[in-house]
Amino acid sequence: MTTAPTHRRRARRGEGDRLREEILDAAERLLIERGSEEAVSIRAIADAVGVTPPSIYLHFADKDELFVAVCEERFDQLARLSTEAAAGATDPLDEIRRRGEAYIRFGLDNPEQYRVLFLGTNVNAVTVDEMAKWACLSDLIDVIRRAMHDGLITGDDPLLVANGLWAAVHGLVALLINNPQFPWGPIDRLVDHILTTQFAGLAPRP
Amino acid sequence: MTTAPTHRRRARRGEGDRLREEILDAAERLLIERGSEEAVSIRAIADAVGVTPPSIYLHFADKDELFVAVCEERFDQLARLSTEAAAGATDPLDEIRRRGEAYIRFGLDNPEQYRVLFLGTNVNAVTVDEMAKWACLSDLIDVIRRAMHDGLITGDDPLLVANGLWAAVHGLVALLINNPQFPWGPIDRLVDHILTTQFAGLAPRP
DNA sequence: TGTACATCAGTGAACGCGCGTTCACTGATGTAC
DNA sequence: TGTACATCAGTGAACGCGCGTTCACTGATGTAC
Repeated sequence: MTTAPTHRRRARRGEGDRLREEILDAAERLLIERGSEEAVSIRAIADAVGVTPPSIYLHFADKDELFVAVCEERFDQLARLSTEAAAGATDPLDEIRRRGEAYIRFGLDNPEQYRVLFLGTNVNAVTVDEMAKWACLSDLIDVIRRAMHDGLITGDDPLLVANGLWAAVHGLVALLINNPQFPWGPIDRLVDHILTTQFAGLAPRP
Repeated sequence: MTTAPTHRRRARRGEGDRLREEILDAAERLLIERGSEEAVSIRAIADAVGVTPPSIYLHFADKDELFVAVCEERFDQLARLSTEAAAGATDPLDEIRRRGEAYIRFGLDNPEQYRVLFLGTNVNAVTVDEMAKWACLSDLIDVIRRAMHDGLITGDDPLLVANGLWAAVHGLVALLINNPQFPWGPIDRLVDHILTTQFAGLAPRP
């Protein structure tokens, strides 16, 4: 039940990267279909691209390297979305909410990639630093610090608050992804409830 | 590098369940060691118990059934812990906090089992109803309803609040389990921050 | 413009491996007399 | 108490499979003259 082998016309001299891109696309598509890295074989990827398995090794040292590349593309996208969302913000709290919403949307729009990025055993040698960068954690900490400075958020430990926010949005995405059949009610309402509760809980007591 | 095959003395007539228990224990131990169901083979389990692979099939129809049994034992434990935690509560808010703490503690004490129960693709045919039961969701909804009735929590939708709480504690456990090397700071402080923020956010505005 | 040659993207066949599962069996344990 | 027999927990060998990866190769593309 794999995709019919495509056209496949041998790449010209300079076009070595074309197959590389096709392999990455196919790997990601199969990952979504099958739900786990182990369930996607080199052979299946080669098949989907319309090429023989050894060709994969012309572009990636091994299977691990291939999936690291797949993840990196998605991590970059997440970072981009968060930054874009922040751009239109009117104040620190608004920026935090926008980043949170963008994060949740990314997860719900790319459930299988999210699973690989944040729910798997990170066998894939994605380092802590890379992950923090991709989740835009330092940007988040910055804006929380500003919000604290402006008296919009209580406390004096931006990292603690950032971790709490991350836990909340990550938990929501993780639950929704893994249990879509659960009676969650309208997703938008749940997203709003979670972020609103966070902000209310972080606001200075009058 | 598997555990040395043990003693193994053939079970007496009535003792058929002895091997069954040993298999479940070994399966769980290997699951913790290896980090995923796929990485634990029937052969490895048999080896750890000191028995040949076909013996497994005397007690379980197939590999799936075996791991469902492993999960069920842990799910039961989680339900028990939550109920026990609730027993000493002085008021609804206290009960919610105790249940939340028990849930987080369970996750951190049993990270690999938690991963299998709540972070895997539930191929294992654990139904929504079973999972809700095991997470003590209906008990949680009940106590939230009481808290609302007593004016301790705002809003009129206990399920919405329960889902938000679940997302927060699940997110924390999931992040801590998957990224233990991350600079989380003292765990207790983080747990307290997350629950306190939730309660502050859910409290009626004065 | 035409031919001989170099390059290198992609192939075909095979490797060794570990897997879940089946199946005919063995032999210690327990029972009937 | 002693013997013949039934039971059934556990075995040994094998099945077919799909996997990641290697390796010597082919033949279309591009280049030098």
